[in-house]
Amino acid sequence: MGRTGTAPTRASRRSTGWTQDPQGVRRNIIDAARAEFVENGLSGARVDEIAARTATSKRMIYYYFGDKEGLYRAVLEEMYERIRSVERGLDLASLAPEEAMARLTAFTFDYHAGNPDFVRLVMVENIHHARHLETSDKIANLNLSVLDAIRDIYDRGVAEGLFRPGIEPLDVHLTISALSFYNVSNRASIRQVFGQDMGAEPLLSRRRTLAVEAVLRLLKA
Amino acid sequence: MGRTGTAPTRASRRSTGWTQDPQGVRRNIIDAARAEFVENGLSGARVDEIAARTATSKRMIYYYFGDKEGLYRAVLEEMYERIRSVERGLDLASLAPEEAMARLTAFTFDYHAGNPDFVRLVMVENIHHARHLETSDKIANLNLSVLDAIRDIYDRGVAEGLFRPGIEPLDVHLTISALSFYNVSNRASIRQVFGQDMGAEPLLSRRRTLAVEAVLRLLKA
DNA sequence: GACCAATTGAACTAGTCAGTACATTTATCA
DNA sequence: TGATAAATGTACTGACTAGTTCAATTGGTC
Repeated sequence: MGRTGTAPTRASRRSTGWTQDPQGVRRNIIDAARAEFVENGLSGARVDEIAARTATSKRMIYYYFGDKEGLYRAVLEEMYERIRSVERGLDLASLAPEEAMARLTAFTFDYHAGNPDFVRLVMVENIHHARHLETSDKIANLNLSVLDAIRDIYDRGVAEGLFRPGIEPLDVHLTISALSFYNVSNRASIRQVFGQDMGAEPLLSRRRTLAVEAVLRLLKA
Repeated sequence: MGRTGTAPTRASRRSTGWTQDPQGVRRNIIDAARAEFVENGLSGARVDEIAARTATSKRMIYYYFGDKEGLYRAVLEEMYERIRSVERGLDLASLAPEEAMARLTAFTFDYHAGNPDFVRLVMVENIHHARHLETSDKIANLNLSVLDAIRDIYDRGVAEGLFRPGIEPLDVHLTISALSFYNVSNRASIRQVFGQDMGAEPLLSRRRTLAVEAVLRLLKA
């Protein structure tokens, strides 16, 4: 099987070289752990299985992350950090309100569709009542910035008479998220009950278009 | 703690009386199991814990359900059957299209909000790739009938010129479900990240209203 | 090249948990 | 009432699994 695609980051060490590359090992473990947690949840995941997916040993997992929950928390944080960096790529403030809202929705939809691992981890975390998000401060700021972006777009839209007033940014965000999340989170049961694969192409584009339309129509004056 | 509210169904036995009431025991076990599975997922649930929640013993669980998965499957089926019976209470065919669609959406929203156990079990099942739904034929028919109801309403709406044509019933259903499901399934992480409790009243009504509006506006010509 | 801290390997363990063995009770029916 | 089947209680076990022990190695520093 080989290692999970994480080339050791030789640079970014203290000052001199370092061939043992603990950062690479950490990273390698997190990647393996994410795969296992995504596949089997927190309780279902087996530390030995994670170790097997790794280029290193179980011993290292405990050395770097303390225990299973510590590893899980590290996986969660790494994932949220990744989103933050991707999200910065959007430049919504410079777009017309309608265009900006459409792009945000489409982006969110695509991100969910393209990263089912993220969706499944969030599901797992919610099953556990999000009690591992409690400890992480890294996460709160991130999502609040989404609300700021939405508020900016929405306020401009209202000012131009395009959007109707009186809607909360949080409601816009929840609507977008719901329409993006559900197809991915419930893909298995949808396939089982309706015989349709929401991850395959004809349906995917259709849902994407409808998601954007739903959000815009909900906001239009 | 006492038993979980399931009074033994004395009647409905073969022909004569029967004081041992195995039906009641079965039911009692299923109730206890649902609570445990909802709380901890399939892998996280402990059979001994389920037994402890029961008025009977672990021995009975294996006697009636074979193994842990068999019990889980029984809980799933019982839950879907319950929905089916509730769903029959709606009389949508006699309502005007717009009114019917609004009522269906509001009903679906309320059902999800009022039955978080259902939502969490569906999450659990999706984490496990819905592989336990495979065996159950009981479930397929049920949800397909929802599509029929939607198609009826939608077609009438299109015929009257109220709704725009070209939308699939499945898309309507997915939109309604997404907007109803997400608030409940992700309640914990939403509270953690935004500090808002989607289960509490001011927000709940707001989301309900917006869900209905979103669906209607999506369909309107 | 000796000393130190970071890093790693292999085997082990204590506890947990799904599932079982076996005996016993309860009701049915002839 | 006695034979038969359904239902149940107690105690146990074998496998699994998170986490550990203890020693060894590696690279850097002086």
